Amino acid sequence: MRHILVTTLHGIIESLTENSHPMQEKYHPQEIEKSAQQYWEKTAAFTSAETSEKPKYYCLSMFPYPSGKLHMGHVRNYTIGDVLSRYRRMQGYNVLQPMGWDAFGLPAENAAMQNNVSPAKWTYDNIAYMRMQLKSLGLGIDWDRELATCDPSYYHWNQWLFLRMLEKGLVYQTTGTVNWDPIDQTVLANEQVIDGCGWRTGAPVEKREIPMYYMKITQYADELLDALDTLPGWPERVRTMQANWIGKSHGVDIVFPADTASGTPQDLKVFTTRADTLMGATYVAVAAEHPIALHAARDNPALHRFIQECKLGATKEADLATQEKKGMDTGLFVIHPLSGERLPVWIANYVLMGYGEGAVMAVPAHDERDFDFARHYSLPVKAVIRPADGDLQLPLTEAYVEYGVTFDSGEYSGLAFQAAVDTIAAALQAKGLGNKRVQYRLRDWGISRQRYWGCPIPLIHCESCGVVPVPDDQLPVALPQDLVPDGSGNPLGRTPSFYECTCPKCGQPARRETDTMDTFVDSSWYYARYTCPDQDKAMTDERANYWLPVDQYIGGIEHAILHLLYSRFWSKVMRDLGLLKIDEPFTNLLTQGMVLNEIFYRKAGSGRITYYNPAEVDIQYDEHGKRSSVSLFADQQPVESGGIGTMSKSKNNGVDPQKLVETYGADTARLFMMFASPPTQTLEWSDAGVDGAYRFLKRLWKQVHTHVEQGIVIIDPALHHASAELGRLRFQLHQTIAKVTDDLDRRHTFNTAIAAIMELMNNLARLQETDSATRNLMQEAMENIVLLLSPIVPHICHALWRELRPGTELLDQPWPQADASALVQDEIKLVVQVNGKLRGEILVLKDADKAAIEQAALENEQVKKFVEGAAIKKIIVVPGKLVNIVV
RNA sequence: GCCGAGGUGGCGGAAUUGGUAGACGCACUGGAUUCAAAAUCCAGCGAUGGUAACAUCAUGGGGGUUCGAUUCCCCCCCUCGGCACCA
Repeated sequence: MRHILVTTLHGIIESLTENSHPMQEKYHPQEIEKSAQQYWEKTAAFTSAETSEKPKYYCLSMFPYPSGKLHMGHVRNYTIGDVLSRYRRMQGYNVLQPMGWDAFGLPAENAAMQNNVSPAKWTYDNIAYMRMQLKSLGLGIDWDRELATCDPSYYHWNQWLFLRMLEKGLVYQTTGTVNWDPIDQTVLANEQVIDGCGWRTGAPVEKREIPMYYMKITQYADELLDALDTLPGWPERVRTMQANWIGKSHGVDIVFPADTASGTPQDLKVFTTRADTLMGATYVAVAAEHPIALHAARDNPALHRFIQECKLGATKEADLATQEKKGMDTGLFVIHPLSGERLPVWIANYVLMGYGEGAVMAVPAHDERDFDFARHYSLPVKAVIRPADGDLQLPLTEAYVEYGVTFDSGEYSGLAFQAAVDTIAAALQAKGLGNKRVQYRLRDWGISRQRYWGCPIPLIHCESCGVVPVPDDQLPVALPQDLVPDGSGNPLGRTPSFYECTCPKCGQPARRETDTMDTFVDSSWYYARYTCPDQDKAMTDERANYWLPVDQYIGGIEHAILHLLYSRFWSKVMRDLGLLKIDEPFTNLLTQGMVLNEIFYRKAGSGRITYYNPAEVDIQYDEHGKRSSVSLFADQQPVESGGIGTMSKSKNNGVDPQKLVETYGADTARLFMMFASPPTQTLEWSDAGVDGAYRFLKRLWKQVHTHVEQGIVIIDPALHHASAELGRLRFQLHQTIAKVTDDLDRRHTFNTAIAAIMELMNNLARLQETDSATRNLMQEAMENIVLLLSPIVPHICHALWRELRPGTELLDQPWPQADASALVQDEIKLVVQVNGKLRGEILVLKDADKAAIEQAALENEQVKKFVEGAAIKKIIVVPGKLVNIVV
């Protein structure tokens, strides 16, 4: 029966192959890739619909900012996504893999200034080029769903949701601190502040308070924190980072009453997580902008100067945290709420108005920062916490910050941390001077940007009606397309055709808001819009319920906090508005490691920095292989090395993959990138190894060619057990199928999957025989190797499959399954150690008992040399692994 | 400064749950093929000693737990990512 079937199949295959061309002997990636891509496009292979019976799988890679060209980080990111998408597709899932453009942002304005073109033109030109680049990589993307956030049909719904949030009280206005360039009279992004100075003017930057709109992400702080436990598909480290960022802490609000005799105008409120140390407070410190500070400075020129000095510099937390701690005594006092002692009020530059109450109680003995400050200004240090099991060495040489037991604290002495906090909080509450409170580190999200190339905030300012929302039927508030910024503020503010409008309430002339939204708003919900990009009546529709949540999200680790937290927040807001039915947008998250490259720059006299691409830099080495000079090819003048950092537009250290794709083909680029390292690992760029990837594909092609030339084979299971050698190879083949499946599915280690296939191919290449059993195995192995590699190098596999199984298409094939019967082994190898050192190997039956294994180990000649004459203390047998003889 | 990762041959990396350190690949060296080169194929390739068999050392540094540590614990050094207006 089987014989007849096989004969018939042979007949079919002969008739199919009769008219087809013989297989090309050499691997020509350009031809193959063009033809494969045309086939995918012609058959709409990656167009996705909601109608399938199959389970859905939504695989999303973070969309790129259209900076001009792809860089290697993009290739890495999108290849990972494509490997997983194609793998799931073969597993029988209905896969959605979309792509779009995070198209608003600062670089477009900078490019516009430099080249005198509008940000719109620059952006859309970049999108066109980068789309072409992405297509040349052969990604299985459903391009029908492409979107760009700078398109009014997209940002319409940013504005619409903003208004809903305003109605719900989730948006409010208050002041926020920005970097102000006093020369250009403009707000600077943190990135535009270099060493505390404006990047274009070199002028020292000042902090300035301006009105801004905020989204109440803190209202969701508890859910955002608690729901992290419902995300087992997220890396532990990302969940930890988010939890720390939200920073929920339990503490006590404490009021230090004003010492009116000293002139203190008001009581001082602070928050502390260490109320147990309250009896050790020796002073209080307030921010430079604190009302008490301003009051004290009114008739004190020195204090006034100090406050002005504190206003200089950038708003970056890293800068503030590392700057030299400076302070000044106000001469004012407050009253310690429990001891009644008078405590001096200091202004300190390390206390920030925007955080908590803008004031802290200082306990130098038990806080490092307070300790350093107290030392510097000779303020008293009073220790009140000692280790639970001993005494504190006094005087202190550094702050003792551990939780311990209170002492020297009057009636609050002898208490452990929690008891001390509880008792002190109760005492404060009894006096009306304190309450326990939960505090978050997380701050509300300021979304106002004084910039042109972003989504307009849909508000109108009317002299008589105040702030009036733009009515829904007037959305979207469209951004003019043709403005060119000049570096001095927002051009929207100089464009009457944009800002002149009438008040929707009273009909009087009014002024449109000219601030635009943070681009993180755009990227907070794009994943939902991909499910229904053509929907012009609503933000999302029922298709979102089919596809969401995203099953696999892939993107750089640099987004671990901000983007991923904002999009979690927005999805919860959308859920609460009835737009989505999900609690969390991304079920599984793969955080890709950064692709790093060296940074080269020159700093002009003005302080302005110009970055040069590594490709433009000539590096000379001396005879010891050490760097002797680094200069620009263009002018042979030296450039500075800025270390290594992530590939980015701003540092101009990206590597364009185009040359790689043109020279070797997309498959080589993809294979090389996946083989270089596991995807989560940081990768320092080097093209060493590209040749190896190309060589491997050439070998693969040749091996299939050699096999096919001798005639293709219909696999006959009866031939599987022809010889022990073939059995071993078949064991390896099916072991490889199992390993590659696990590596792609659970481990996401594509490098080891590729290595396993290489090992298998190396062994197969040693087969010289051409008997039917060998050719049978070769057919089975080649078919499976092509299937296993196809998610990673889809073009070559598409072509090879047509040779191995004429008349069928790779894309219709299921993912291979390891044959359990091929994986059965009678004997296993064990390693024998003596005192933990490898001394020999033994072969034992699969189910040998401990005694038999011990005996075999002791009889091993190599082992005997090390055991003889010594008393055996014990023998450890680790089943399936090793034997360790301890002497 | 704070939060989170990482550090293994000349290089990228492997070792999946505490169990053979260096899989796979690059580079390099030698050989085959070639008029020659490229390409390809074969072999070698952590360090030290040794002709070799082999032995010792070795996973950023120092200490510890264990029969056994790249893996777990403590301290230190370095690199990278994030720090709320780069995206």
